Amino acid sequence: MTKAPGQAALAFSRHDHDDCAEEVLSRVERLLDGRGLRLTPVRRRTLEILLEAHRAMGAYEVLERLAADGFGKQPPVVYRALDFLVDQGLVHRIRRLNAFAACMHPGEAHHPVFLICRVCDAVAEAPGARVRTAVEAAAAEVGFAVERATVEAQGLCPACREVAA
Amino acid sequence: MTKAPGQAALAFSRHDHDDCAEEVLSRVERLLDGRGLRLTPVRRRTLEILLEAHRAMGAYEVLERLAADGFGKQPPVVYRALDFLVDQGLVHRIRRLNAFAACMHPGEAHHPVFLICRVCDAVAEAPGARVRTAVEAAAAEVGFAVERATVEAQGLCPACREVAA
DNA sequence: ATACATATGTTATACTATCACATGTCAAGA
DNA sequence: TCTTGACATGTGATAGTATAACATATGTAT
Repeated sequence: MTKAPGQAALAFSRHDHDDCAEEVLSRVERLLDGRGLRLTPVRRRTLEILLEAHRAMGAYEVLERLAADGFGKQPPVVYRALDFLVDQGLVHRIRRLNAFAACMHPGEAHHPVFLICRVCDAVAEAPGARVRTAVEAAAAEVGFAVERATVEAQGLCPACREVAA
Repeated sequence: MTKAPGQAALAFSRHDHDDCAEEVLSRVERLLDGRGLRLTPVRRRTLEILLEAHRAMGAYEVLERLAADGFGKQPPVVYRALDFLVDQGLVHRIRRLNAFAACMHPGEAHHPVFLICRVCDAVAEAPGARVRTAVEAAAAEVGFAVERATVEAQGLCPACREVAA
């Protein structure tokens, strides 16, 4: 990849990152506990890193930080943690960027649509209930049963739109 | 990747592949001509390979065939051809599979939704006009301007559904 | 204590994609 | 015709992403 994710915030509007990070983290603990799953140290730290960064990060970038914190420094360490978190719906995978971002609404039924700015690489998560319905309808026509859907839009974020204009 | 794309047909229903391949190819020639662009030998052969296979293929798999046909055998050869074809809307990129598939409706305004079977890796292209509208609506709420959208659903194709049941 | 499932760590390697640079091709204009 | 410039193709090298395979630990329940 040429472009680094840069400042790429996970939302286009300002807000207190520390706040939402802590709140999400405590929510996640209750959530996993209820499912009988463990938020082990690596998993917890991985999620924290993504929450703190508050933007989409590449797996190797996350791995560097894990290693700096005393965890293993080989790719499987981070990929396993990420896979777990993605499976549990706590982290989203942004395929267009080969990157990962903490989910801001864990536990809530939500079908996120990712809005990726082609200029600044910022990523925002928008509610996609309607989109999901439409995808299911399209699939039903050919007898396909949707389990998960990835929806990623590429375009211009509000800030870059203004600069362009 | 563990699974090979296998038989993965580009549609769940049967039809004459040779027929649609030829028809698409001639349509593409007219289309590019109108845009003042050239369907050079590598590009043409790349598209043919995808049309003949009639399924999603990895770039290196396409490259092998190009090399066998006397074209260059280094990755840039196939990636350049694929990038060109994707830009022109003649080939779709399936991000979940890191694969490419010939578009079956070149030139027609269409916003495809890809239905990917998690069991057999078959990929079908479904019409997604409604989905696109919904994505644009969701984006508009935060002032984001959508240029392109990737919509990929993972689930069970009709055949694998039956086996599972 | 034992046995089992789960989790972590390691080395090695596979797979996907791009960079940088040389060469070739073709059409427009001097 | 010759030159020029844009586009296209070819190459070796390398960057970036992800998984396989196997060893070791840790936890829980018998």
